[in-house]
Amino acid sequence: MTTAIEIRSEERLRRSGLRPTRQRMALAELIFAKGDRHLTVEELHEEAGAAGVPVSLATVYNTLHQFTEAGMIRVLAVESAKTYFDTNVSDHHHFFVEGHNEVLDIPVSSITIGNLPEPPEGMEIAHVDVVIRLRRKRG
Amino acid sequence: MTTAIEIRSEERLRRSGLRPTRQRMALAELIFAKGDRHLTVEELHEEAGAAGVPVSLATVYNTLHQFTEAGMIRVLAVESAKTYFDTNVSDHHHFFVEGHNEVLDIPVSSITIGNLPEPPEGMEIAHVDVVIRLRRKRG
DNA sequence: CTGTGTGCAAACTCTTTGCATAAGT
DNA sequence: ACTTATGCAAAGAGTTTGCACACAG
Repeated sequence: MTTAIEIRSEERLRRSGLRPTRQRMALAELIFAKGDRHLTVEELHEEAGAAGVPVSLATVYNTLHQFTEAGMIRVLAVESAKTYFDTNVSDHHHFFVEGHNEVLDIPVSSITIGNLPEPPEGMEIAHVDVVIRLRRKRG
Repeated sequence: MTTAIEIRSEERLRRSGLRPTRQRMALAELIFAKGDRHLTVEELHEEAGAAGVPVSLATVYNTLHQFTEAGMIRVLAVESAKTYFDTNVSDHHHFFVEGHNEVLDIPVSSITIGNLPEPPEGMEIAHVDVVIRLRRKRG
């Protein structure tokens, strides 16, 4: 059977010029089926395996980068060890829970940034990232 | 001869409970002599060698982490490959030049952030990081 | 002297790459 | 058929660690 989600994934991939292979389809579905997510390569690799679609780590890396180039997902710079991918490409910001290494979305409307500085000569702003680092309240 | 800067470094280290060893003194001086800086382990390692104080990479890592724990410097999360250390611990934000991998300070006064969201239950805000990613203007 | 700090090399983690095989069009 | 993707294993970058030797107090 071919589900509606599979069709959407296939189109999404084709539009980005990517062949809808078994692996890319599976990864796209895992990524987009559950709404906005923040995931690492390792997590997605495990999810794929658990979902019965064994995919090599290299393919997960390749695929996530291709998706990133295609603008389907974004790379998050929150912690310097692992790379986090964000399935929400729209303008929004993040909480990062230190220790836990957990990323949470901040509703777009919440934050307002004022007095953005002028970029240096010849440069333009590509993106503004706000990361609010959280720690457990001591009590 | 013992310079004023060396004395300041020595006191700074002692205050943080770190023995003012040859290596730590040298690194502290390289780090703090030139005002606010953003550096990688590799850069500092090279500078130390060039300054005639050969220090092992491991020691640079150890030392920068000790300095970080002591609150003398901060870790910047801008790009997910290397770790950047910021010698400016005060509240301020950054430009990050994509491709170039260059970090620039944004004058403190410039940015105002409004409507900071409430942190989730039991959490408190440790720090707010704003990174403005820049790209070369196409013209 | 006694305890820390340092240097080296090996280990580790995350990520990328090269190349033969498999799959898509 | 022709082209692109995948998987594996090996290589690469950045970082950490264990242990013998050196240095600071």
